[in-house]
Amino acid sequence: MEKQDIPSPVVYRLSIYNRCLKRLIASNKETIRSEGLATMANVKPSQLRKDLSYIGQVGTRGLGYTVTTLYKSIHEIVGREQFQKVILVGAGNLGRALLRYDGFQKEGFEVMAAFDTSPEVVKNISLPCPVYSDSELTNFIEKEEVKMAILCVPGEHGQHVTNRMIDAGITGILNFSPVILKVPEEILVNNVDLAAELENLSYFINK
Amino acid sequence: MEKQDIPSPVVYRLSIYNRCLKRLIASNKETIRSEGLATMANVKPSQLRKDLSYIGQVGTRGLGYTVTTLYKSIHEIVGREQFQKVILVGAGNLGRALLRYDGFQKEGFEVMAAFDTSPEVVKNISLPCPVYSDSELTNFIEKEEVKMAILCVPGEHGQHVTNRMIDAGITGILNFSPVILKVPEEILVNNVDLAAELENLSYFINK
DNA sequence: ATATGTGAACGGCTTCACAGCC
DNA sequence: GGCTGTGAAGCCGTTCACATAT
Repeated sequence: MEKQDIPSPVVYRLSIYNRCLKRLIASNKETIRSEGLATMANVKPSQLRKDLSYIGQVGTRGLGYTVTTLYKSIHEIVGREQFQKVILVGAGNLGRALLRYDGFQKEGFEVMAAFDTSPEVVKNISLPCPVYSDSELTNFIEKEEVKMAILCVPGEHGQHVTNRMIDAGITGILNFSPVILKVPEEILVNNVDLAAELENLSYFINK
Repeated sequence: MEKQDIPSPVVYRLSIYNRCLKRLIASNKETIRSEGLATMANVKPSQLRKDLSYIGQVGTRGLGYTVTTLYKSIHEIVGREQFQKVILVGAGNLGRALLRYDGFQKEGFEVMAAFDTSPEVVKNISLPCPVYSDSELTNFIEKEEVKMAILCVPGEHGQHVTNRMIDAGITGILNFSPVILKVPEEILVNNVDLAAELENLSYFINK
């Protein structure tokens, strides 16, 4: 693939633009100007246009953007043709909540399986995917050639599980564990640090 | 308070440094050099020192940092003396998982109550705080003078609930709803966009 | 001698302003 | 005329390199 070199903040906003475009499609709006879409996404019109320029010439000067065309153009870059396989590791409270979260499915991800050291605990809980024993983790990753993992284990197990996953072929991790993971530079980790997020908020509102 | 003007990325990392320092305290390490702490936090030593310079002169040249002193210095800036009141709105799967998440408590936040349009659904579920009807939301915020809220309602309700919360006195929102919230500029919103986070990851690993 | 603290250089993202196209 | 697309300018955070302190 020849995409690449779109800055990370831009990729992030492209996801947001596409969610806005979905709403426009649902309400049968056919075209939109940069000002309108920028307002929906809470960004400046100039930023929206600059962001879109990374994916090429997608609008019509003097008119604006065709909603469906723009959606497809962004989807080609940020989206995936087929569902992308994802596994979730650590089926505690947070892990189970994420399993039930429908937003991943909506955006084209298939959470194939979850793994936990105590899979029997969730035996009687209805979940949208099977929960296997942690001991099957690496076999599964290798067999299914999964590349992405959502990590929700307690902090003290984060690094060890990560090492095993990377050995098995995982190259991208969405990390909810409150630890800094050490990984080779070709492996990508996106951290969602809930406590730090609240602390950040707290700092700035207590000016 | 005279703090302020510390850049947001720095505040974010200060939270991380303090989590590392906690571990050092637990293992009875008394001093640490910028190189060591930077390694733990996965940042460059120069960045660590620059970050710490925002809170003043906290190390000893030629020696390094005293672990407990540094911890306290950061805590004075980023932490809070007492527990800070927080409410959670939307006690669905994700909301309930966050209620059970102990990381907030550990970092000095007290989730006082949750609110949901159907509080009866969670009547028989054991949770660490009471769940009230959504109709009591604004009264509670006013009476308890809560300033921070964690928002986990479905996207379509996000904006309306937000408006009501702001009217009642909320000034900071940690938003897990997949919508862009429109708020006055004195109100702070930190977004945790789970789907966008996965899409971002997916984009960069499929180079 | 050694490690911090910091002004200066650097790099990357955002914003501007206008050229280009409908 | 109107709105997009984009080079240039501006801004902000990161990295460097060395002055400073012990």
